[in-house]
Amino acid sequence: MTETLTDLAETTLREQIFSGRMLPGTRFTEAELAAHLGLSRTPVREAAMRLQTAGLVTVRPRHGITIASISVEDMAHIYEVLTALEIVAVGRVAARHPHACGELAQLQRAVGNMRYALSVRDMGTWASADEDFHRALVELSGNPELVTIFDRYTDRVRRARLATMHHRPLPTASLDCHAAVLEAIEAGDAATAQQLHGTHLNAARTLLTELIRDHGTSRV
Amino acid sequence: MTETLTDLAETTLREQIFSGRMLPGTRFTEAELAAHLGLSRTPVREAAMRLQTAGLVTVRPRHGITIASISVEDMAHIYEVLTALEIVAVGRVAARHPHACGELAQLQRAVGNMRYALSVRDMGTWASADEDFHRALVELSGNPELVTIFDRYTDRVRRARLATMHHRPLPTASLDCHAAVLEAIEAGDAATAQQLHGTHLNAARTLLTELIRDHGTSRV
DNA sequence: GTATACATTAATGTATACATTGTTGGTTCA
DNA sequence: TGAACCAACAATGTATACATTAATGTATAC
Repeated sequence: MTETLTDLAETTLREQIFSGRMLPGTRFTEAELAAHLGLSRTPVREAAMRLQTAGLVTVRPRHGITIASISVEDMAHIYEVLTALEIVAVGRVAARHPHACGELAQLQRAVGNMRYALSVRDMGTWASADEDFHRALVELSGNPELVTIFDRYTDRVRRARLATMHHRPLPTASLDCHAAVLEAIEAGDAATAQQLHGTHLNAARTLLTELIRDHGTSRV
Repeated sequence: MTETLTDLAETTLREQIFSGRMLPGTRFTEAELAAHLGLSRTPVREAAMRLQTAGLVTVRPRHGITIASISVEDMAHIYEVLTALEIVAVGRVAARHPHACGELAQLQRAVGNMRYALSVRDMGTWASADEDFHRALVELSGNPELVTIFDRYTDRVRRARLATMHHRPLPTASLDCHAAVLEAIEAGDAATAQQLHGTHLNAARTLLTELIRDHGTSRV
């Protein structure tokens, strides 16, 4: 189970994309990236293929590897998918009514972290706890296919979330939404949980798209 | 836009998997597949990566490339995802109420083909028209992300559908379901269309999983 | 001045040689 | 008899050389 150079290239590029060191729209040739990473073209090429299926770069023959940007329309489409999937997940989790066995610990911890982050106004911690909540929800659904798609799309919108993180109002309402969904799950009330979660996700989508529009750009 | 050898390898392997010439569970080394296709390892390796992200093969270092099989549980998980996505798509299409502009021609043609295939008991044509209907529905949603995921999962269950095609009863009820959904779309009645389509998809899932179970195997 | 055709060239596609790694089978010791 | 270690081997990971392709620029003809 050694870390292969393809893995290394993928991880490094991912990190550079998410950290903003590689801005959307930037183009590289395979050779440039290989030189940049100190590797040969082969692992870079394989990493680029992986990142393309993840939607993080675009590979066009003779046009190089382009760091993918995401438009407001893309965002709407992705949120439509994420909303549908998370609603299914929430329904499954609530219907299973996992009162006893501490299965919900991750969700409870995430809400706790969000509450703490909000109280000290630490938006980085908040964003990370928020993502944890949704991830845990999908994972608790017991459907690994849901998890796969969720991760894929979360990667694609993460940069947009981070870019707007410090321009959004304090997520007080959002905290309440998460807490309410968790409560409905604990009560085993699938319909309410689904309805609340759907409303929450639509609000999140609206907020994110407006923030991007207000920020002057239509692409992130 | 020349067909690259990687594309050729991918297409050929896909075809051999779908046609049943490469059975699930079969293992190959990269070198074996390369020899089989008359290519070097490089394009075969890239094709294998693509097919892995498509869920059609599993690549495990030192264990070769294995043609993926699909279990009854996998099928249930995939259908859960497909159902959620198609219900969103149906809702969008119906809500847009595309009465005039012949946008629904593909759906109407698909239903027509299903009716014809049923009358002459040609299950191959029926399966293909069925797939066309669902594909067109998703495409009409206007959300390209839905299409991507739909295609991905359709590929994964196609072999199971083909394997059970000749053991299922005549899809008379199924034809009615499709026609009813189309009618609700034409009427612009999103809620009814969604409800009908959801019921139809659940019936399809149940039928498929039972056929596989009855057929003796739990994997296809 | 514009359009088309051709040549140049830079980038990717492909093959292959070599390095590396994990598996498998055998052997030895407890 | 069983477990653990070692060695040989086979498969993949990686680098690199070469083939191929299409984009770009230039020249020429209209």
